Amino acid sequence: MAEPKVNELMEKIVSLSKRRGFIFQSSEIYGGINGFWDYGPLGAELKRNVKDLWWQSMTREREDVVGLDATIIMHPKVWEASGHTSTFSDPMVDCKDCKGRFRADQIDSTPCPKKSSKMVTECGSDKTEPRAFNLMFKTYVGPVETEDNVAYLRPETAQAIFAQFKNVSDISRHKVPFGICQIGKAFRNEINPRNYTFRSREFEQMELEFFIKPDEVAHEQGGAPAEDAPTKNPAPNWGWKQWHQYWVEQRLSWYESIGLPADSLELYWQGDDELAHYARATVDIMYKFPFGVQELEGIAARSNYDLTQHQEHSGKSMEYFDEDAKQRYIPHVIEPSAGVDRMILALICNAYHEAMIPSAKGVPEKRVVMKFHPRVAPVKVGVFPLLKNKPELVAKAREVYDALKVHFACFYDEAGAIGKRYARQDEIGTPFCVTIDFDTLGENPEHANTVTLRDRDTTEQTRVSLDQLLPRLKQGLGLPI
RNA sequence: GCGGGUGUAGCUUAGUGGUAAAGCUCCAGCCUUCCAAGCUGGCUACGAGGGUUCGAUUCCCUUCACCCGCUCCA
Repeated sequence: MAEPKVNELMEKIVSLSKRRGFIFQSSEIYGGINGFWDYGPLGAELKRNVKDLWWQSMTREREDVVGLDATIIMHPKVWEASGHTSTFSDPMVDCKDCKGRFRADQIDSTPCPKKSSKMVTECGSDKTEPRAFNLMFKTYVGPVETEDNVAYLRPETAQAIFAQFKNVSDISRHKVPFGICQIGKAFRNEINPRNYTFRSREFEQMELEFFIKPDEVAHEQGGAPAEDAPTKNPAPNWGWKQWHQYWVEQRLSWYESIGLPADSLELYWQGDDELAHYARATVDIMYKFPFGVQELEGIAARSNYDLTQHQEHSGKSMEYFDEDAKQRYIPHVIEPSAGVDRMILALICNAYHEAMIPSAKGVPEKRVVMKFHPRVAPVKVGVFPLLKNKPELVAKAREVYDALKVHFACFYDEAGAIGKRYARQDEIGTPFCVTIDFDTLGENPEHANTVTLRDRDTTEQTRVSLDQLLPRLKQGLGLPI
């Protein structure tokens, strides 16, 4: 009976996401549109936090990675070079019996998967008319629709990085090995939307292309054999296997730093038969979603395929002159490529907790607590006056809120009973709540100018002096003080 | 893309060939000295289009969206 339970959990997560403003269906008032999703107020904060943390760790905290922000629409030749155009330009025929998809111009020479003695045309099954399949969203640049100005919405952000490799390496004064990273939207027309936001037609990627020396150059310069070299403390003369392993470990520890525990993740090494033709190795970082173990990020060792392709198609040299090795070569690349929306979904699933908590009357009630890691939580601090109808409490609470809101996302609330406000913050995953009470105002002189600081996960409250509030919160949120 | 299921307020459900009920949420007010208390009032729905009918949320058709399985995709 695992099936209904899984469904039930996802339905609760979907419902909460809508009710609290994490995720809405795109264009919902018109009935929605298949494969497109919007982020509401809290979702937008959550997503921004995740992207900021990725950008922070990928480039600002590293000397060997720089950023890029490229356009979604690029010259169509980019997609010829990458192989995205050619694969899907042929009309295809679907077989309704065996579910196979075949090139329309080859069905009389392709064996039927079910009756291998016969060709697809001869097997007698029901087939569709030949249809064009486009991997990419197609559009026209300029107001006139002609074949000359066809362009595509990018199906991945990676190609922009390869296309700008020359410019960036010329101006950034970085020596190979170095990387270029980018966050941005990508679009895929052929996929089947499924599992809430997990597979969407419009999605956001966070990609790094990390350019390294070809193995022979690295080893010539004293690089250790890949197999038994350490994968921490990067060295310029590492080969691709070391860099690949290094990035797998970097990425895993990053996931843990945003609150996805190690035991919720799995590594999947793609088999030789699954690898793309240009890839030497690909490791998928998988998360244990309620609907199955699914990929969050792929870390591929892509050889120098992409840059070589662009060199051929553009006629511009992609070679890099290595001062140390006194050699000219096209760099190889390691590509950690993550899906932002999948990560958001994983964080929401991971945060979702139900608990039976005794109410004010001592009756256990079902509560939902979103246990987001403080670094990603959409709201960091809730600020409340204990009572709404005491102006001096309200004024003081406003003062505290105004002082805190410039430091992190805060939420001021005075509606209803205090317990209800705590519960509301628990449900959106706010790690801390600050309550201004009569002691703050000096009712009990011993506690004057202190507030209660309530912890989401333990529900414990401690009295903190106003002087110490900001540093205490920063400490609790893992921010530099 | 194929097959199955579902569609009534923000959520969870009720109900009917004569345009709809409730609980929770939400909003306003009162009250409340720390965990969804109480009282009063309020907003909000039959996914969309067409057909049958005097009249459709209800019956029929189409479509859209979501969920499940396969396929696809990575």
